[in-house]
Amino acid sequence: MKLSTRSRYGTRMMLDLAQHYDEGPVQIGNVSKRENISVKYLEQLIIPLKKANFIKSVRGPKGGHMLAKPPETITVGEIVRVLEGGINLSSCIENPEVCDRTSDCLTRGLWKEATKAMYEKLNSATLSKMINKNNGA
Amino acid sequence: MKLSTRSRYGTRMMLDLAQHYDEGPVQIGNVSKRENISVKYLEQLIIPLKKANFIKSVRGPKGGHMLAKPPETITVGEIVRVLEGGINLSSCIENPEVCDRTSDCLTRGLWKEATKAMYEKLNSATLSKMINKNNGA
DNA sequence: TTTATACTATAGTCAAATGCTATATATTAG
DNA sequence: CTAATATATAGCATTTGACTATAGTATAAA
Repeated sequence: MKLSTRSRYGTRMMLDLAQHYDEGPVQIGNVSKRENISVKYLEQLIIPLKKANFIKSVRGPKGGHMLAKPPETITVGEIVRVLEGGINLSSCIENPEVCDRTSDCLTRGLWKEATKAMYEKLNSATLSKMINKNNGA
Repeated sequence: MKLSTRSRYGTRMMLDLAQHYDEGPVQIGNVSKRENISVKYLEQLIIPLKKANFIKSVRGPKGGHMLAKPPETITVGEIVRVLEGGINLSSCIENPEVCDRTSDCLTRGLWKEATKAMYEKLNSATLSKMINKNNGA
């Protein structure tokens, strides 16, 4: 029921990158210092985020990472979906064959609805909204 | 992000008990057979559900378990909350002192909102609604 | 072309949580 | 009493999560 640290740290990194958008590549070491997350762990999170086209990287000296597209086009829901693996409260939703018996079907629809409600919230939060909300407060 | 089997099996047991409400104590062995969940595992789930006053038990021959109150007064949200331990997507919500750094606070509010959306769905589902939905379909 | 700086890939470790089982004890209808 | 049932405590095996280590490969400033 808890989000993994992957999702939470990954979201923090993406917000950090969003806050330095337009400043050119950001070194992973700087993100690490600011967010207090190990470099090696961040490196692992970057891989799937690059594959999903949320981050692009520049190699060599003065290289680093940056958002692959504007902060207002990336939602936390998307980030969590990438980093969390599955997105459902119960695996019987994606793989119906896991179900074995009677009252199982009584509950499946509800798990699905609850999952949806949660993701709608996360999908409505873009990186830029998240940052602005903080600035305003 | 996934619900534990505790929550899912526990909900199935509660639905099973709800379906046999008014029939007197139900033996755990019968629930086990119908739901295909081990007796020993069900016994573990019963303990917190009794403490939360959702189940009452009768010892001795002809003993068993039954809902402590009518199915329309028990929600799946309550069951999950009891069996899942915490109810939040991130532990920094219940224990703010876990937070260490800057952009953490950018995300906390969102985890809270998403948690709330999910639980509102689960809270709206009473055991009797769950059963009737199935009968109607 | 050297080499600092950065990214990439793979595997290993350690602890905690999960899911489940076993054994022994208490209660009570008949 | 005794057999059927619940309760309590303890244990274990596997998986998952959260990192960490090692050994690279690529780029580009100088």
